[in-house]
Amino acid sequence: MKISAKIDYACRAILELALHWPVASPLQAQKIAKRQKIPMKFLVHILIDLKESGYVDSIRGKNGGYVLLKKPVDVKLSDIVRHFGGLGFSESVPKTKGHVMDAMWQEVQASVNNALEGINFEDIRNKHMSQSKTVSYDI
Amino acid sequence: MKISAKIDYACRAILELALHWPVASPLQAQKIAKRQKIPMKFLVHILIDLKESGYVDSIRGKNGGYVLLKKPVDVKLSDIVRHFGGLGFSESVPKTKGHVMDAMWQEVQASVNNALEGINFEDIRNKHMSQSKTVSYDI
DNA sequence: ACTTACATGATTAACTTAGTAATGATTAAA
DNA sequence: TTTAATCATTACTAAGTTAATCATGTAAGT
Repeated sequence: MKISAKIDYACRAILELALHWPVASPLQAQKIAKRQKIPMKFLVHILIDLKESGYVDSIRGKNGGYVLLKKPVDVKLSDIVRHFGGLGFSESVPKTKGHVMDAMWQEVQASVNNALEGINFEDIRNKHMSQSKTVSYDI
Repeated sequence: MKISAKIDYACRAILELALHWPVASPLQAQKIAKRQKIPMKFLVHILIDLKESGYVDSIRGKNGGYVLLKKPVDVKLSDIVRHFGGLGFSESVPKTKGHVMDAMWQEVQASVNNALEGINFEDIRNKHMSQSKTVSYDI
């Protein structure tokens, strides 16, 4: 039971787009992949998922790439996690609705949601910038 | 990403033992399985795991079974979850230590831990008893 | 046209999960 | 002292999930 690579990669991709924001030019998947060390072929699928979520848009063709549609402060960790299927605490074992344990898992779930709601990508970007000295963009 | 059946079953087994507590006689795996609708063969493994955790002990032979070693109030949800490998938020993608996202997942992890610490099996037992009218024991 | 870049669906190897099966060991009771 | 109940241990397995890769298609700028 851990955060899936997919969710983690998705967040890193959003972070990368947030670092690039609000520059007018799109950021290519290739660059995101390289900077965040995400397998390129895998990233493509993730970016399409993110596009579906509405937080990201893509521009095809030469000079194409991806852009963040919202302000980083308006993208919460919970948004991304939820779009990738969430963390599903309350699901536990099927066919046992009403079991007291389900209520307990829901309590835990609620606190997770709360934590995820409280973190947005401006926070993440700021934290990232304060801890890494070597961010250089050649756009 | 959901609570595994194993963790959920483990908690239900503990709950069952907590409902039986502090009766002197042990409770048989068979009864736990039936009452909590846990596959018997699977439960056996779970009970052995729980024994390792030190919260439960077993008595072999005829009239054997399992007993809760601690007061329900002293068994926290976090204890059981941790013993079964935890929820592992902070693990995400390997070989990327120091990435800002790891710090974020750790924050989430902390809030989960906090929630799990705050729930003990006396609470769970009480909640269970208040919502189910039909608990009958024939010991 | 040609190149660059995103889009989409199929496929796959490795791993995890949720069990089952078979057999052994221990103890109480008849 | 045999028998039956009960826990212990190891091995196995089917199904599902994950983390990718591959092949091919579509769009757009030059």
